Amino acid sequence: MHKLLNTKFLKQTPVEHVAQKLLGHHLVTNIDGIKTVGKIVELEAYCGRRDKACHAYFKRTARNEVMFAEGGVAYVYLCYGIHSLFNIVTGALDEPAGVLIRGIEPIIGEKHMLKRRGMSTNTPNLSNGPGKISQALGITTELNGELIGGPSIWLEKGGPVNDEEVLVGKRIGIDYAGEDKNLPWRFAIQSPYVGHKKGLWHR
DNA sequence: GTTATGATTTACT
DNA sequence: GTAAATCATAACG
Repeated sequence: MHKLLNTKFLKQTPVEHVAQKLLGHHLVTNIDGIKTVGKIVELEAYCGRRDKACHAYFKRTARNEVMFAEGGVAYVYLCYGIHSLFNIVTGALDEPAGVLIRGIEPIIGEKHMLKRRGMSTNTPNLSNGPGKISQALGITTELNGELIGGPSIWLEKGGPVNDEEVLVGKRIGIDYAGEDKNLPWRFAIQSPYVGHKKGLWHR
């Protein structure tokens, strides 16, 4: 229990394989002296080389720079100016790939998550979206490039997940990616914190 | 219950 | 100038 996931795990390829294995593990943040833990229940894989949906597909920019780093660092990206999206970089150096965390289940520090989100009751609304989990866990762009396994953020080994529990779906909101938008690189496990439309998921 | 639209920062296909 | 890996809100059935 409470076994840390080593960063070698994150350097494996392909990214969609790592992504699937990350399901069920625990994401831990320790920010401002507050420790919060959430179980990863929904995520998407991005691979810059073959995936047009990835920001790093075409060109390396200051914004994407972190994604070219070695697997095991955090890539925090401000989306639409108000939402911090949290990604885990995977793969080798100069191999842009990452996993976007889309949903978690609160495990420890639920009260703090509620407070950060300005909520009083725990509903799936707490952490069923990428921007929300960042806010709930206290993740900001200041964590961009931070080593996962460092003092502020790390992963702990969670319970095993049966393959039968893993849901697969298409990614959304990336119409510009052309054919790649149909890649089944979105993974989740059954949880009230995975909502969205019916029919999207399949096993 | 669902579907449509605005907000707001960053980068450039 | 346009588009984006989103969320909250409003309107509808």
